[in-house]
Amino acid sequence: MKAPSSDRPIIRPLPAIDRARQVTDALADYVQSARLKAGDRLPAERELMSALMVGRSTIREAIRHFQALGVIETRKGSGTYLLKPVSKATIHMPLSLDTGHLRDVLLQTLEVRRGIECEACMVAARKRTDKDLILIEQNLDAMERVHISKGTSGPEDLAFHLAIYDATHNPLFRQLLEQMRETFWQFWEHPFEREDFARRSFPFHRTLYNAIAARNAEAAREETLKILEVVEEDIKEMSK
Amino acid sequence: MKAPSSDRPIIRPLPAIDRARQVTDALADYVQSARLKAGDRLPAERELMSALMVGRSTIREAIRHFQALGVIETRKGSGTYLLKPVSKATIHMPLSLDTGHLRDVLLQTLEVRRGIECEACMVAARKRTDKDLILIEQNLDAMERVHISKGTSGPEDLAFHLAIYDATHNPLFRQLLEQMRETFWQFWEHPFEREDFARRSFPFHRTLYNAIAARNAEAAREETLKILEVVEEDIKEMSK
DNA sequence: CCTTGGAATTGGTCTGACATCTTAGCATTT
DNA sequence: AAATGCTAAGATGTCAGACCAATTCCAAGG
Repeated sequence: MKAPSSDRPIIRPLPAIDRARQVTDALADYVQSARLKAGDRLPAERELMSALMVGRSTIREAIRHFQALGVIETRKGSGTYLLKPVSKATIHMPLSLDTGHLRDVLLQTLEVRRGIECEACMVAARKRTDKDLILIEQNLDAMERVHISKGTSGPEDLAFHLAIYDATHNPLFRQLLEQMRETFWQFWEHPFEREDFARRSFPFHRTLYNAIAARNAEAAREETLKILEVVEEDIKEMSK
Repeated sequence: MKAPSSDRPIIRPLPAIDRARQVTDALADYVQSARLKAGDRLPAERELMSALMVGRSTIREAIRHFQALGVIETRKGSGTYLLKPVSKATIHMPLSLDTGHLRDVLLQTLEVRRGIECEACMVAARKRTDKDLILIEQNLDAMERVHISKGTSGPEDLAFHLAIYDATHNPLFRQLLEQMRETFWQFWEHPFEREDFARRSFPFHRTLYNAIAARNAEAAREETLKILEVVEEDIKEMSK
């Protein structure tokens, strides 16, 4: 039986479910309501402390939470900065991948990329608007110009593919592939820097564009496979 | 204020010697050296504190780090438990996905699954060993038995597909799809529970098995597409 | 105008204390 | 002997205060 215990207030300070969850939600909520964009600085820990009425350690652990998720970045003496805008509706899907030898990692990620990138190009071929197509062509032209003048085309190659991902009108493709590229940059970006790669993969980018322009999903898949085959050759060459 | 930074470089210089990084590495190192398995309990915070010779707040923030990455789980009053074994060689790839309406999330994740699952089944068809095939068939048989007796086959359906992913001999496929399933369970698991789904997708599982048994990658892709088409129907039906 | 120094700000860490929850062990009762 | 109830130890959760280290800002001085 529960007599109205007078020693404890009726309204408890919400110990029901993890306070940590509340704080992380509050932080995401603040980012959303304050319209913070990537690069913006968050309030100082001591400000958030008094604003949310929690201890500093709680704030710091919430910051560590988003830091681990790659959403924010802390700079000692300067502040904490937003890398990607978040809100309470943001879903976080952390992947933990056990890696073996370098060659295995490269080939395994390549297999996954084959699945995702081919599908992205197929969807882009089906769903692209005329506006998307123009953007893709602009990036392709820029890529070809740089390739002719400098021999390599790292950033322009990336921009071209990103334009295709955006043409899918499915943000997941871009977020997935961009994050994969960033995570495995140390591994798979090197082949892209080889002038060899740009030269050999060069013709397939134009044909890929043509396939997307013609709304030919199967052809888009074929051309993407050819590009990734060049990548595979480089990986096997590099780690021999 | 400060001038808006033009754009963040792809790779940014790591803060010289981050103590936090050292502690998280040390924690991952301990998990590896102690041969901890999923479900095992980690030493208490105060033990780790003195073992690693750092303050408790530092330990807690490192724990929060791995907690955000879904690697460990803390139970108040009990301890911190390992969900997935990690080591210093474990690569963490956190994805932050901005979700819109439920229907969009479902269809967008389905497009990505189409890419990954089709590729996984194709790779499985090419790389599967006889031992893999036996495992797949066992899971298929179990699934059919349960389907006939109970009408639904949620866990068994999952086990069947996991067996296929393992047959790729590429751990990334299983880790990716398992994590996606876990993250979006609240959204996409419901269609799987419909007896309707089990009935309509039933025949394609046997044909998918046959394609993998025949090492016919293209056929495996076709059958996977058929299964996902049933899923798509359910999604559109559910959110109408 | 530019440089330079110091003060203010901010994240990083440690210590200590208390609250709350879980668990295991002991004592009691059945 | 088995089931039950209670207490105490141990664990995480949280707060507070202090200090360190790095950065930033601004005013004094060249």
